[in-house]
Amino acid sequence: MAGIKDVAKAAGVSASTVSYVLSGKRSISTKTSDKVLRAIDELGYIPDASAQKMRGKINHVIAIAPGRREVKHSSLSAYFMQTALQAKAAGYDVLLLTGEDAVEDIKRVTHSNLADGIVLLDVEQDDARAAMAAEYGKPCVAIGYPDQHDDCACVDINFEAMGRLAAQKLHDLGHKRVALLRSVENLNEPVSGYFLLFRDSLIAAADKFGMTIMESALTEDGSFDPNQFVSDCLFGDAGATAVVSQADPAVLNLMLGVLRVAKFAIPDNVSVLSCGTLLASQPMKESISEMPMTPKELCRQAIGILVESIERHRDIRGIVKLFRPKFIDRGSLGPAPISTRGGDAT
Amino acid sequence: MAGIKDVAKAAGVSASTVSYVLSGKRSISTKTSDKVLRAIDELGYIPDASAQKMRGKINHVIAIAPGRREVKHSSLSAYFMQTALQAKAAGYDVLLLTGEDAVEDIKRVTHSNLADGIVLLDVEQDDARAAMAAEYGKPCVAIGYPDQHDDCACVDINFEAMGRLAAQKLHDLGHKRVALLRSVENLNEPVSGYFLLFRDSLIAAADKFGMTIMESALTEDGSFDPNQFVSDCLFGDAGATAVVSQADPAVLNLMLGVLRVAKFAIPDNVSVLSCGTLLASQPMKESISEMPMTPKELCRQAIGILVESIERHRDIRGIVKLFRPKFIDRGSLGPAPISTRGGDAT
DNA sequence: TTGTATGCGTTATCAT
DNA sequence: ATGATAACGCATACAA
Repeated sequence: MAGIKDVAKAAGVSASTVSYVLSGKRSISTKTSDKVLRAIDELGYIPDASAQKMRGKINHVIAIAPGRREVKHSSLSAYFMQTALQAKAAGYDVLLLTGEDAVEDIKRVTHSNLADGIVLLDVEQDDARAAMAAEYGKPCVAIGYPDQHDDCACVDINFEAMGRLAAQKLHDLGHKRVALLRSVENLNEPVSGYFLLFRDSLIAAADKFGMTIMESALTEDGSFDPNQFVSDCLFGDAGATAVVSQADPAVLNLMLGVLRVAKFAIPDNVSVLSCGTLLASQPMKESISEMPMTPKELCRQAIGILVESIERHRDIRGIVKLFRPKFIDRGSLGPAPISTRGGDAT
Repeated sequence: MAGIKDVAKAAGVSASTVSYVLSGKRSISTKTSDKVLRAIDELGYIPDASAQKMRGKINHVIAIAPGRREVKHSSLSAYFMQTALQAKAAGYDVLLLTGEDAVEDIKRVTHSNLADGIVLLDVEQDDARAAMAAEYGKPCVAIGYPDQHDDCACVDINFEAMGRLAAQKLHDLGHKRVALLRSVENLNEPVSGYFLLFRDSLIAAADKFGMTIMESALTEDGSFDPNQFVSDCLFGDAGATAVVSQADPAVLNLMLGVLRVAKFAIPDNVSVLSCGTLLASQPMKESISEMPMTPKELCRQAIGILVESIERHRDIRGIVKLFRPKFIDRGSLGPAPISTRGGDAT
């Protein structure tokens, strides 16, 4: 654990000279600089982070607060890793907050100056962490779009636009009846906001186009039955000609299996569009066009904003960045079948 | 950002009194203590972590270095979350290291005194991070069992014992021919050590018992074909009567599907034992007995050792804790079928 | 029981 | 171009 004084002694200079060699804030003779750098290298000197912070420097540490659910299920999303990677790319280390009381955790690491800024993940509409952002004393950015966001910045996909866009696309292709597929969990769990945002916007836009949105009920035990969904929403003359899926890829896959067995061809008999998902990471039974999550872009943006605030002291409170939804065409969207429906109603 | 002086002023006492109230290292009159605590509460005072560390305190920060593969795939294992949770439970925050050069990352956070200790995850046999542990200047514990471990502690399951135990169990049940199922990835990827350890030990023990271990070749493109495996290893009079799986649960599941189609009943026609897996977290086609990974226990132990070293300055270098493998009976092991094999060789 | 002074390792200010 | 020194916020030895 060599300190700056050890380096100074080894190089035969004063401590301040060593500091200046490192910071480059004043001119140093090449000779001296060489000596010092050599000593630093030999001793493996790395400045003490705490002492530096005492002198007003930042720690280059960003705290990440994932949602409780993710922590419990040990299934940290792509958002988590992307945030970490982007932070690292910006020269910051990542402090992972996993405590029961997230707000308390955040206050602790910000007030103690351990972290220079905070990223909120898995943000819900009614999010206590975002609501308390004023008390952190450090810049805070939410990946998500909570109702109370006056004191933090928000970065998210524009799910409202995504809903409109989905309706628009299907309408343009002549679809009149669309089935909406959702996972179980989304109904039981505290609403993640964007699920509802998307759904409401989809329904509203569909309404304007004169399109019908159909949803299948869950089985009584709250689980999802793909057979039920298909027979409820797709069969018969009043059956949907397109499926918009907001469901977990595994669930979507189940339904695709049922569709295949029932001899529905995609996109000839039925169009399928997956929204708010990341199908690229999973093997799907059919390639499905989607409007995906974009963790990398969102996290890059979030970290960018945060670092801007940390390093240039820019006030980012209240900033809201909503990304325009992306569309990836994988060929599962086609024009609505004219009259006779496909499928085998046995 | 109230400091200790602000609190002192608000409470009408000196700074040291505030400090002592917090540390409890000398007796304070109830009256004074009350005043101070109230002021602390009102101002939301939290001591500056850096200043504390300057005075020789620790930071209560543990750095976690996951393997590169996990970082690349944006997926963090159960070990990661368990380490984080156990650390938190021990009163430590977790610093996530995701840099390209893990050793450099670790040196940076230890030498700068940002982290008080390190946990290595996804440790390979030939692990640079473990080999360089002497240079960290802070205690280091590996979850895994690298070859070079003189300067760090190691916590792992005893995979050698697991291999012996697996052989023993099957031998006790009268099995003479055992098929070993492995995932593709394990063959191509830099060896994680325990895969080989288990396999070698299984084979050695089987040898001693006069048991035959059969492995199926991969298809030429390096992928796994469950049909191939089943027809290679299970059919015919010389077919295996038991399967030991070291494969990913998804792969195991595929093979279970093939077994079912081929009318192999478990455990009547064939016994199945999964090793080094965490089947509980995935839905399996059949319930399979296993000798599982035990992330929680391992991580608890690892954090325990690390904290012991950090707080009581115990030298933990070279410590190796190997856990005895657990066996979870889910009914997929039975006695070897006497003569006529099950299965439908069409 | 409480207050004052010192030092942790570093950087910025002042001096040379 | 370089060196000496004060200050950052806190915990502790020392004084009272």
